[in-house]
Amino acid sequence: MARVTGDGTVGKALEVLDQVAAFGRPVRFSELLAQSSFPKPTLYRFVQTLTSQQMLAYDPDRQTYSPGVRLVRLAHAAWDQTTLAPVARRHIDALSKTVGETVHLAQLDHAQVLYIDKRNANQPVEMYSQAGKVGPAYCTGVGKVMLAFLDDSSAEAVINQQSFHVFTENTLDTADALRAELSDIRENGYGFDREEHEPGIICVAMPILSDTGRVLGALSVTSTTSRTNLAGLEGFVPVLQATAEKIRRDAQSWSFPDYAAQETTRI
Amino acid sequence: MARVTGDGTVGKALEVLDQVAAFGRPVRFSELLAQSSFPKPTLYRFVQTLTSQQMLAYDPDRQTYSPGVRLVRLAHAAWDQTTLAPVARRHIDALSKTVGETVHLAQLDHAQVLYIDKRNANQPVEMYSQAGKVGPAYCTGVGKVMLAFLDDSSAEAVINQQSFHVFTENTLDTADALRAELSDIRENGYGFDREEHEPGIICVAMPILSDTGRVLGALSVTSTTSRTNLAGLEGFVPVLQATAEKIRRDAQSWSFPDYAAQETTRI
DNA sequence: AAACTGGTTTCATTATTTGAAACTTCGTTT
DNA sequence: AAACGAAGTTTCAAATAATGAAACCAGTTT
Repeated sequence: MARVTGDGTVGKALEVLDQVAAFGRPVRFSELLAQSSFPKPTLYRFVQTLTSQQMLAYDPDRQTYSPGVRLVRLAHAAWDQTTLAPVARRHIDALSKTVGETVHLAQLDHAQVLYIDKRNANQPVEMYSQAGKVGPAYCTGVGKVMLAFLDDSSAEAVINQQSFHVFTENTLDTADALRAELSDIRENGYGFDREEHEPGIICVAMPILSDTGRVLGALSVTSTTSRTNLAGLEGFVPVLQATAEKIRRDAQSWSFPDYAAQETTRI
Repeated sequence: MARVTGDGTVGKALEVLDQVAAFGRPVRFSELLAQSSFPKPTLYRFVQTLTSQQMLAYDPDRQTYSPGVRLVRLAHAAWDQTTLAPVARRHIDALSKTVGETVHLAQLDHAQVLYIDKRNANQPVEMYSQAGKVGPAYCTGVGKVMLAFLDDSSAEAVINQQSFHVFTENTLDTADALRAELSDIRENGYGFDREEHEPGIICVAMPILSDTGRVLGALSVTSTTSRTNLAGLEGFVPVLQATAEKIRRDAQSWSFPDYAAQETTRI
């Protein structure tokens, strides 16, 4: 629970922001205070500052705080510039059509998996409600393949931040078990989720690596044990591999346009 | 260009973050420095801090910074908790189906219009690439109706921050012209965009107000002069009104669930 | 009316931020 | 190969901002 914040005042303020976001609903000052490590006036000022900065929104009717709209604007820039989503989009569309199963695109954020995009085989794409969600790294397919191809020191840092909560009887629940699994994944080049996070849910996952070997993200095809099994999913490895390769190539050649400040234009 | 930051160290750091986002592409430290008001080491430390906090992402290959993935996660929470989007969703779907034209849902962010959601009549919904975009408040339908129903002091504050760039020959280019327009809108209860931002593009916009009269956001139906005219758009006022009313009601009764911390779950 | 709860302000102390200058790379020029 | 210069990084004393115990205020409850 205790987070090693660091990074001075800014880090502390962002910790407060995270805390508000983690509540998942508008939250009162006193609720925040109850689980905050900061004394009352300090927390108060952070909340004031963040609100004045539109990083938090204050509802005077209910006297509650929630994450602010400025984040939505900033995230637009992040999603569009920093994530693989815009590059990967059409490839994921194609992959999803080919395999007919749920496809995820994920990246690492801190020590967690951040889902960047998703295709639901049969239902139409839903919005934001998926992109932006986070999940554990040690018991998801995408999480494990990304860890496996991280450089050693980064990998260790991330492993040490995992909480190893046991979700199912297959969940890897120690750092050593995870390290062994990562080593296997490194050899194969891809990995599975063997109902480690949710019973009945399995997936194959493939890392997306840059030319220089840096982990850019990961792809996965998810299904259920009632529809298929690990061997069945393994059949998707070639197409997954091809898709990851296409994304890698596009990400590489993605030379960013040279125009300066964009005008605000009608969307 | 000069921004009244205030709010101490945190405000300054966020100003840097905005600056990076505004570039619209990965940016080098020196580029940032060139247009920054901060001296080199100060800017350097902010960038370091923000990067370490994953609010910025550093690409070591290209030596560039861009908005970080943590923003995507935070924005997910913001979009889901603070904006009207989740509440308005089904109503917007219905509206879009009824009118067969492009529908926008927007809120105010600082002195700008932030587009929260969008329906494109014929094409399927695209993602983030729309939600999160910003536009000017003084020459868009949604912007003007929101300003019109703001309390006087807030409205003045926002008006004074408008840049009054002339986009078309119809653009309202002075604060007084805008004030007069806002007064008209207040009387009618809704407003138009008369090709004020882009030639050929017109819209009707309707504010979404809370019980207590606070501005929650705005809705608009957009079309082109080749397909219809202002009188034609005015025909959508009843259905727009009804939709705004439904959203208002749902937003009001939206009593947030009482569960505490959400587990991270598979999406 | 007294006690309480939740939120806000004060102010002396403490710790952090600040930025001119100096330094280190590293790629380019003489 | 030495000198240069541009881009990025570190130092350190002075200036500034953050801190939090305590006090305060405004509604509510006892």
